[in-house]
Amino acid sequence: MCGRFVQAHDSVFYADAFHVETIRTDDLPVSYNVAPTDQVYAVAEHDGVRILGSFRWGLIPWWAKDRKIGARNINARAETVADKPTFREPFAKRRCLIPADGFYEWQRLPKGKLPHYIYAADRRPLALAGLWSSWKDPDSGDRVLTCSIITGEPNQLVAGIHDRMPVILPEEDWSLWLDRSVTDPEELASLLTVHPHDRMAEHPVSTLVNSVANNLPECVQPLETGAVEQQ
DNA sequence: CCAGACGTTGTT
DNA sequence: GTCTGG
DNA sequence: CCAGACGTTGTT
DNA sequence: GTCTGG
Repeated sequence: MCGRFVQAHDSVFYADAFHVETIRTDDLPVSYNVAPTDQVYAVAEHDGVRILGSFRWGLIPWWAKDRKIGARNINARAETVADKPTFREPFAKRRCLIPADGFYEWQRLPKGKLPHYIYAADRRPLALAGLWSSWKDPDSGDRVLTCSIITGEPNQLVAGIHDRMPVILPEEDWSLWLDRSVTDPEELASLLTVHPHDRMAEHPVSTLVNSVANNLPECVQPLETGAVEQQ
């Protein structure tokens, strides 16, 4: 799945990488350990214009009575996203790209869990397929923008680590994915295929990343050779 | 009809 | 709001 | 995803 | 075990 990832650049960097025309958010704190309920950058389209905004990670459907439901919706399965009540409308009408320098997956080993950092070999940000929603807090009246990351089968690189991974969209699919006039579920589902692995890389990292309190560059550093055995 | 869920992952 | 279960 | 709590009453 | 918070 995708329960932690990295957004360690500023808004201008992601705006450039995703050909965004309008930045509609302040800069967020740099994060090497983005966790559910954190504010994250995401790219969406409004009136045909590509916009970089800030969204709370964990989709809250517009009809929800309180924000707690969001924590359960950090991911949406590619296999069922078109049918589930929570995700069907966002899938048809409110898709986004969530920039990620890389993401973490935990590998289960006999002696415990070993986190891995997975990223593009050229270190450019990945485009994670996402959905967004706008929810009005009935207490404060505030509008809260939220998002979810779509997960699918792992590619060959990730398969040895975990049985799920975020769906990564190649640049040639970005426009169609963000186009709000496209609502055909079958056409959209055809984009959620396994991403090739030949231009991606991964390495084990310290269990420092396990705690959301640890937000440091060390989270993405390769584990020292030999230290793997101690994990 | 009304009531209650609406989600994913992992673990056992 | 919309679907499922009873 | 992992970590950490998991409870109530009354009093300050 | 299961839920909540981050």
